[in-house]
Amino acid sequence: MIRVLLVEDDLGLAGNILDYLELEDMVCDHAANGMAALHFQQTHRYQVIILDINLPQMNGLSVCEHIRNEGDDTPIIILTARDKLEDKLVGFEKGADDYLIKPFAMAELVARVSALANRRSSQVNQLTFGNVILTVNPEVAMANGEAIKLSPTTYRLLKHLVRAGGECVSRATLVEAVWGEDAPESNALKVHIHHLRKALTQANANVQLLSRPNSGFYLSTEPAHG
Amino acid sequence: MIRVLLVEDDLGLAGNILDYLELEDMVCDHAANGMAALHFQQTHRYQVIILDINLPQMNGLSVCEHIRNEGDDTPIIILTARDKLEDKLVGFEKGADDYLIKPFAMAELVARVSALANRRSSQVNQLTFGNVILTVNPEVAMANGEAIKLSPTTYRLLKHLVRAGGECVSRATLVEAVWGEDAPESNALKVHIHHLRKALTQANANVQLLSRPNSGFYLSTEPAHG
DNA sequence: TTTTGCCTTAACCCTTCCTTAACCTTGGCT
DNA sequence: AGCCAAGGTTAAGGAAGGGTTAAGGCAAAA
Repeated sequence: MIRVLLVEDDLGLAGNILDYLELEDMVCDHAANGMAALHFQQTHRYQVIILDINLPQMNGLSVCEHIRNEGDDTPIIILTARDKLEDKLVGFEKGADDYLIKPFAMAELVARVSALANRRSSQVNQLTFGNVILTVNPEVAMANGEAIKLSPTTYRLLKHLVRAGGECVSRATLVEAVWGEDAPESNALKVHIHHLRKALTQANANVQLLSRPNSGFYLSTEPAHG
Repeated sequence: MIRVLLVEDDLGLAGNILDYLELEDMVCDHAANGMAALHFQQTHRYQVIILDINLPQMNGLSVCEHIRNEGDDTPIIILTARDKLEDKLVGFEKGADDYLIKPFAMAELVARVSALANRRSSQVNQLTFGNVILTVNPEVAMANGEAIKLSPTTYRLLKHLVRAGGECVSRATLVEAVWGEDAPESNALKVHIHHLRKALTQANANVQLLSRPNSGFYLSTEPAHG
């Protein structure tokens, strides 16, 4: 059984889709606008989100961006009438996984939903790396079942490093991820990295925060030692 | 950097796609038929496979099926001229992740490849030679499971030598690969080669860095010694 | 108001990395 | 033998990057 969140303001179309998906043994929630969508997404877990771009008030792309910014990487299918290439590119950039142009065949939507849902069976509200577990809501981190004492900033740092899954993240992207537009001008990042390292070792995490010259930072699981 | 396998028998189109993907810092292998594709897939790891349906002898869908039957779940993008819905459904059924109709915009192909590749960062991107394993992100090297301590420059050197796969690489090419436009004027290359050799033996790699006079450098696996 | 925690700064240290240049080894050629 | 070219080795110096620490300010909690 696949759980789906449909975000679509056209009630007629929405009903149509819901009927069809339910025929396929999918369980759907329906949000008619962006705020409702975010509320659903924050309180439930879905395997796939179907997201219309043209929404009243809050644009579908913004919704997509919000979801990704919260560390949620549930597969998202963008749904729209526009077939301009740029829109697609922007969609993918914001973290969408697939794109469907209206009008589309219901069978194709179903096929794409299944494809994305089966790809990852367990989407969770938590990220893990080594013995470190982050929950997104509330923003807490644990290692060995014990809480890791993190400030909001260091939590954000860790979250983005964990999301990178061991890949190297450049200083610039880290700064962007933590502070957004207005980053501090000092070596604040260094300092927070330092705090984070301290917190990790203090909590006996088997995760190391390493640096690569001119390249950035990455996480690596520590080899077990005697 | 994203590693891609392109399976396409139309050499003109293939060249086109390869050029485009390489512009985007993607590294591509190219197979012109199903058997070659399976061979590549069995001996390398890719983050995305782009698969044409119309192939001589072995159908693209069969290739897709084979790959899935081997337990490999690398994301697959199906590429075809037919836009009949049924074909799409069969494709998804066989385990494809995405579908693109010819003719398509290159930018869209790139976007979809990125979307699929970024979804699963767990697929590490690695090159090997002898018992040496290079991961591209983060930029580290290992031999016998132990890390080889490399500076950024020596890593780049090793990467290009490994990429050459035992073929001789001229000094000029190496310099170009490591420094690009503005190379140092001294014998810096020599020195880095020396460092690299030292690092390799120190890590017990069974790989030798040899030189061919007036020609360049190449890697060779060391014969086991008593 | 006091206190506490968190963030930013900035100064400083330390290590790593790169280049440079000088010198050594090898092998071929005269 | 002696010379020369090509490759190999070594060490020094300096620049850059990363790491550490402590002080001060701000805002929320007590």
